[in-house]
Amino acid sequence: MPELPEVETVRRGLVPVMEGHTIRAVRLSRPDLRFPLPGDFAARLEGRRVESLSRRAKYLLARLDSDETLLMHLGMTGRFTVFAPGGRKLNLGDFYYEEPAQNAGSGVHDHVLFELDDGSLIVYTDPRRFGLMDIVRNGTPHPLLEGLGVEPLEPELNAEHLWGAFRGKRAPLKAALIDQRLIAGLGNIYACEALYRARLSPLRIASTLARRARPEQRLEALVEAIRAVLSRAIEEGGSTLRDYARIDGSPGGFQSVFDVYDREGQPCLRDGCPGMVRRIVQSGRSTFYCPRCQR
DNA sequence: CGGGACTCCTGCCAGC
DNA sequence: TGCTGGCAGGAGTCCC
Repeated sequence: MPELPEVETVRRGLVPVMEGHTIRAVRLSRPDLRFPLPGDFAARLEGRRVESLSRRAKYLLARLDSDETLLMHLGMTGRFTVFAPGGRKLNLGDFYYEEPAQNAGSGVHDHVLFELDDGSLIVYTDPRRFGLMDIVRNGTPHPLLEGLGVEPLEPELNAEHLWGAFRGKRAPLKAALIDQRLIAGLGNIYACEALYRARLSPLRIASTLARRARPEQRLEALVEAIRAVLSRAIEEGGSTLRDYARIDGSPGGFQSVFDVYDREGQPCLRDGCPGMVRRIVQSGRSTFYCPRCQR
């Protein structure tokens, strides 16, 4: 599943297809994804125009002209495929959609299909079904969005914020970074990458970076690392790992885009560091790091 | 309350 | 070649 950069890549691909268009029809292959879909899911979307498509953390938010918002999360294996009107090839920015549309939505794991007013088909496919969709009335707080922390690419993520978030935190740094209540959008891969870049051990107790009265340099370095890692990944159009691909189906970026993730047993890439990348398990998830240069 | 384990689900791949 | 166990980008829920 996509982390923030992959979700942002999907959003950018869907914007020219969805924004300003009216949803003509919605087809569901089943009544639920991770959670049950609203019983009137299709009815509340059909005939509605998509005013804008935005992102909050790893959620996509399609604002409708009905004063409601369609909320979508891709979970681990969710993806969208777009089929151009009449099977024609369509060039939308960097994205090409050229698959024949006759089979759209008929795959075993195609769960939701949106048909737009220009004939475009958008298919949501999700083998593991950890993704979710919901419709919320604008202005009504949604339980899934309410507790989310700061957007890592916005100015609200800074050393002060981390200092406050880490103060008194007994959890290891890695766990703190993927805690969506503190920073919203970092996942397993980019948390590893950011810690590597900042030379911080994933095992370090978060509060040890918030002991002094003022945020120290290492927190600045961590903020810089998070930003750099995420923005680079967005520039590259999201990373490819197993089943994730760009919205047009072409692989996003190149395989060796990671400095530590999935590099167990390989040499540390830092100049002059003789360390080897190690894999450990933290709260049930893989962490990759260099024990030599990450402290 | 904070933090970690468990859980949902399917596909894939290494190893036997 | 075929089966089995482990692992996978998320995150809500439960339990201590």
